[in-house]
Amino acid sequence: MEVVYAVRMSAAMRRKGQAAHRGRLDKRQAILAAAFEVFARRGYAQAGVDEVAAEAGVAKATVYNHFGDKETLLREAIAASAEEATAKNLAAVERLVDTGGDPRELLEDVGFRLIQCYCDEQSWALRRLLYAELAHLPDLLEIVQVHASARVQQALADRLARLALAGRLRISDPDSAVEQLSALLTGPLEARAAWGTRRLSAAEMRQVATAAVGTFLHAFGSRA
Amino acid sequence: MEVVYAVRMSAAMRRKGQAAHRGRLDKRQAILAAAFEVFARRGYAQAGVDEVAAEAGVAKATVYNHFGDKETLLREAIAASAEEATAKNLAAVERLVDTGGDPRELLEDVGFRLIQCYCDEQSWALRRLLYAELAHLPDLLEIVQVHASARVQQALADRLARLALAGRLRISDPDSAVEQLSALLTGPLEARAAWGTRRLSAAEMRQVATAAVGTFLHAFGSRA
DNA sequence: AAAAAGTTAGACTCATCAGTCTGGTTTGAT
DNA sequence: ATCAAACCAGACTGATGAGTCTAACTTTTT
Repeated sequence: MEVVYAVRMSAAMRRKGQAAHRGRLDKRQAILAAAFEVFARRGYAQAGVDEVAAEAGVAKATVYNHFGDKETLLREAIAASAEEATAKNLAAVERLVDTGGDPRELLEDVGFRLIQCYCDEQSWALRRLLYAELAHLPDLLEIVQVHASARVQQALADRLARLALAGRLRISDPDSAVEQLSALLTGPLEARAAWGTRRLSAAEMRQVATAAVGTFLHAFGSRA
Repeated sequence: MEVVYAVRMSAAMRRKGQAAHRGRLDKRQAILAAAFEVFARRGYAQAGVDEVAAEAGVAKATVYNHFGDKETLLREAIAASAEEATAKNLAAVERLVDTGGDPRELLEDVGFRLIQCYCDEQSWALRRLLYAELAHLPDLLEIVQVHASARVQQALADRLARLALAGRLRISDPDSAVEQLSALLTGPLEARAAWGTRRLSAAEMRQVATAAVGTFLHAFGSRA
């Protein structure tokens, strides 16, 4: 069986600028996935490391070999999940390019996709975990904010700026416009999805997207 | 020392339609306040009942006499805090009356007050607690949503409807308008206040309020 | 083939903490 | 004045769970 070790490849990996880890990579990833799952389901304090190990199909000692302690495990699990979520968000934002069509349709499409990301089960779980342990581990916020949401906001602002430059929108401050747009997109979801405990239909997500874009275009549309 | 007992006044209180509780009311309230404080500071699982008792200046047995177990204590503490927060929010909404002046100024004033409520330390703590224990105790959400935020939204929708009827706003669906307005007011706060870990200046709150009302009036102002 | 690192199952330690109990004191009702 | 309920301090129980350890087994390196 072909197995990749991280530590033994550390020289090669460091050359690529990647961090070196202890243990086998496949185990590491299984543990991270299981940890996020269990922490999300039961909460950090209620979750047992034994439980995580069982769900990952791994011995408890292996978990400790990889991550040292429970808190580190939480951090890494959250960071990994945030990275995943960010990738999906960025993919949605990348569709925001001026193809000459109606900017309303374009924004509604991208808005809908962003809402889908936001309403992903894992995405809700991530925010819940983050919120829950914020008082406890304040540095978590910085990791996620700098490493995830700020990047998405930045990308979105860039795209809006280009649309504005092309005369499709009337925006003076792209950052402020993004702030308003994402508030309009995500704000209504909190209550409607009952903070992640209720599933939204695609129709309802579309409805939120069109309402958000409608209001946004009243304020920032070029024919406003 | 004059002390009010709930149980001994149960006949009188039932006549007034109020729930009867075990134990002395002053102790009960001290415990609730301390419990919220401690739960907010350390998280539900990390908080010890001994700690709550100490902070309330009360024996542990008294806590159990009043609330039976830790989970009930959390529920009641959250409910009490939500009730408090709701009262403040409703007071802000009540200022939304058409006095003949500029509706923009009016909305900005009320928006600013709502933002102040939202940014209150206790308010952030309440949302954190709620978010944290949501997976664990899903019924909490219903309590707070029905008993608190829905009431505020309802009141706000009523006021907006009156302004629309008076021709100061152009609103077809007040509920949808409230959804958008509160998204615009609160959405930007999450990131700016770093989910309650950073204090906002009054100036920054004002800025968010004017931006929100600006966008809102583009969409729903009578001269839009 | 031997060494080195990783993994495994499960036993084990040790601290923490919810909830109970006891025995005695304070407080308000009657 | 008397009684019952509420209170107190503090000891106690029992469960839970983080982190360690051992001894055998597997995989990769050399």
